[in-house]
Amino acid sequence: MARRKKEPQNVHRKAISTVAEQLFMKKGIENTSMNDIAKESGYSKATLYVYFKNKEELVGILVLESMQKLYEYIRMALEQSDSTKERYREICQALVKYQEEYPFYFNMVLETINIDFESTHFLPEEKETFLIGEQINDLLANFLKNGIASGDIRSDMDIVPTIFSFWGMLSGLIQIATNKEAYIGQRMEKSKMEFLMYGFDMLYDSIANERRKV
Amino acid sequence: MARRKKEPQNVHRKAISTVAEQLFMKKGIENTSMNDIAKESGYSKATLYVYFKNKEELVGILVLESMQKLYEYIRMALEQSDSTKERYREICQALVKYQEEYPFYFNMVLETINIDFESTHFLPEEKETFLIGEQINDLLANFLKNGIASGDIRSDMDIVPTIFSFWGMLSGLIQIATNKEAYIGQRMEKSKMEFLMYGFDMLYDSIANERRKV
Amino acid sequence: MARRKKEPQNVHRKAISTVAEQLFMKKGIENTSMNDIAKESGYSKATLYVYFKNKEELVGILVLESMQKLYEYIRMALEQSDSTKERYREICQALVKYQEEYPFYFNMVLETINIDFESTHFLPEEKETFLIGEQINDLLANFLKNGIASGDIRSDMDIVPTIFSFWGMLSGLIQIATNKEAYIGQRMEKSKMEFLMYGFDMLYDSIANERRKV
Amino acid sequence: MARRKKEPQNVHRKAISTVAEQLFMKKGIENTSMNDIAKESGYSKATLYVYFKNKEELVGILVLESMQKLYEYIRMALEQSDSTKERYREICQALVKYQEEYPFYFNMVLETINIDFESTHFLPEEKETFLIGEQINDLLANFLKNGIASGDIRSDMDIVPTIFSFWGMLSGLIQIATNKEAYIGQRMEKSKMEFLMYGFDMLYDSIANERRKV
DNA sequence: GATGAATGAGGGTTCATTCAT
DNA sequence: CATGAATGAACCCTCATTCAT
Repeated sequence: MARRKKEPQNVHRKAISTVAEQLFMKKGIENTSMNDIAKESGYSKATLYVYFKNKEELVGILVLESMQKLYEYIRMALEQSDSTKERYREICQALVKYQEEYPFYFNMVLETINIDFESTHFLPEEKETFLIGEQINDLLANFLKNGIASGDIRSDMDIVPTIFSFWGMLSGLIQIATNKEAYIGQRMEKSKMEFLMYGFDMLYDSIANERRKV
Repeated sequence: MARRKKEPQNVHRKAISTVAEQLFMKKGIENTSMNDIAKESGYSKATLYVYFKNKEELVGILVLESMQKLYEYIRMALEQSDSTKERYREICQALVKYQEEYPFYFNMVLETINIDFESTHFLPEEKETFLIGEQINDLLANFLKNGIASGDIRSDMDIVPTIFSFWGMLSGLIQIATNKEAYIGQRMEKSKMEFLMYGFDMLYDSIANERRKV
Repeated sequence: MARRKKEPQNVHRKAISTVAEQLFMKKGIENTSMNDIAKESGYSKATLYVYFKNKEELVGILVLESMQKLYEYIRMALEQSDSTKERYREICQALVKYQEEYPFYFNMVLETINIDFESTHFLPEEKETFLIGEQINDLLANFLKNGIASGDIRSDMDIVPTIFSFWGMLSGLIQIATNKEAYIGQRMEKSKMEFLMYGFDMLYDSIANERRKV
Repeated sequence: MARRKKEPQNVHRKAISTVAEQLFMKKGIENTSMNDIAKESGYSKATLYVYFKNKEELVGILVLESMQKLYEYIRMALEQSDSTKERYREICQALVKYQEEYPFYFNMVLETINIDFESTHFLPEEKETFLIGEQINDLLANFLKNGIASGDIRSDMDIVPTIFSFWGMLSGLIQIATNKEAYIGQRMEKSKMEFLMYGFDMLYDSIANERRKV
């Protein structure tokens, strides 16, 4: 490899993380080695470590970036409409879009990242990731509160547990829809999207004041 | 008599898989090496490969066994009561119990195992696993049908998509409850179980004919 | 490399450690990589780890073996004669022989190996090495006691500090003689051995009851 | 005036070597990377190589400096008193002080640096280091000669071999005292310093005309 | 003169797997 | 049938050093 032109740090970081992103997507995080990333990006392995402290940091930053995107997606989703139901659907779409773009982080967000409140041992990115998560929660909390205020959503909902339940349920739904897409197509003659819409609506019924007409 | 000769085979397979099970539980699948299993089981590493084609097969069989247990748990859950709501709750408890006993397979069942209907490349255990999965689906289908018949569950539910939605949502809920237990305790002053009950009930509302009194 | 014949464990351990020994000798411990040892011994790198837990263990065992040899050398030295002065000289010769055979461990024995009495973190070989060290000390203690009893050695010597002083001084002397051999030859027209004899005798005078005749 | 331009050179060299010094002290030479030195000194890694050919040269210069300090220590030690025994003790103290201040070079001085009179391949610093070494030897030679002249030291001592023996023995003694401090404390209930005094006095007896009273 | 950028070479270690016996 | 012995391929990471600017 010829020596590279003087370009800002960020250019290289971006170049590397983009490649890593793609490889993680294609083969999974665990199955992507720093070697792979080096080869694919055209940098030497050692250079990777110039721009990222270690693999963990590289992953951490990618997760953070994905969360920031997710925040944007959800924020924009909420601006799309004033109808509670519409906004709910937009949120769901945002999640679907997010999981399609960042399949691996989607899992991580729910599985791995655990802010250990006792420990002070988290990386800066982990802290930021956590903060973005909180902001997303705030977005959803506002959505629920507005829905309740407008009479669309049941007033007996407990905001925080509801948000967490949503997180878990929606992501679980999207996960199954993605992983079992073929099976779903066969067994119920529904596209992934159709199945998801069914599930999303079903979940909405659990919080809506007014039931769908049957 | 001729069959007797084959019996030791199974004895050894069982012995090995039991040890593997325990190790997977304790340290995770990825972090358990064939070496570990060999040492702990008292067999030589090479012998492991006499009884199992490779690590994948070993894992596959364990997943299958776990699915069989899950089938049993759900079957028993349904016998526990005649009330639809009660039976629903028992099913949820069965899932919780399953995830506590087999945390690693719980994820795999939803994520990894993908019956590829086009491919002919699946292992026998994968096929069996798939079949057990179908039987579990049948159990749930019956539960739904009975609920509809008794008027407890909305008659406009589409059985198969509903089952799949349940699978996804319930497992997503349990996953988040497990992974974020500490955070949940802090943020909403609920135990894992209390949070789960909240979520389970919330989901039930989406299929119940009669809403909970608010 | 063709697969090897079935030979007892010890044969392989010996084969590997012998090669390691030679390489450590030639290039120093730090500058000898497991790769080097693998290549030179004809085993694969992975095989090294079948026979030794890690590099540290390999080194530890080599040090232990060298100490055992040193013990033998000193034990035999003491049997060589009844004269205190003769025995002293034989001990010195034993040390010289040892340092010629195991130059690197010679340093380690004095520098690195530190039994930390507080910690319980030492390898079995470290403990054994320590015990052999104690036995060597016992040998030397007896030598001193006998010398005092026979009136050859000053009765006001404090046994343990004297032994340690000897260890330090003799090894320091041998070290300088070895490292500066060329310089010594130039500057004082003495061979390494002649210089050592001079130093050994000088030290003996510090403990002898009777001074050398001048 | 022309010379002024060269001054900054030395300023930078000093700045870098000072930092290196501290790091070597804290973590050892091998465990201090050029990166560490760059970061700590505020210079870029590449700049280090502007001022020093390589790590070896950097180390070499530090060794030289330490030798210069040692020379000073010994020179001052000799001015401290007129009594031979007193002066001997002061020299010993100087060595102890030196090893405490430059533990890593202490070993190197005796082990590594080998002036190869055949080869012409030594660095300028190595030559200088060698010359300083000679000056130290001269200091010690004078000390011995004065001692002999005053009748305190045996007249049959061969100056040069004695000096070298001293070097080896004293450094070996200090080394063992340092490395085995804990063990010495346990085994003989002496502090490092007490043990050293015992050893120093013992060695003095080998050259003194008059024995200590027993 | 100073450095940002880059890297080749290598470090120790682990693992699933194979095969002759 | 059971296994001792062996390994290729990878893993993440570090380091002293170089060179165009």
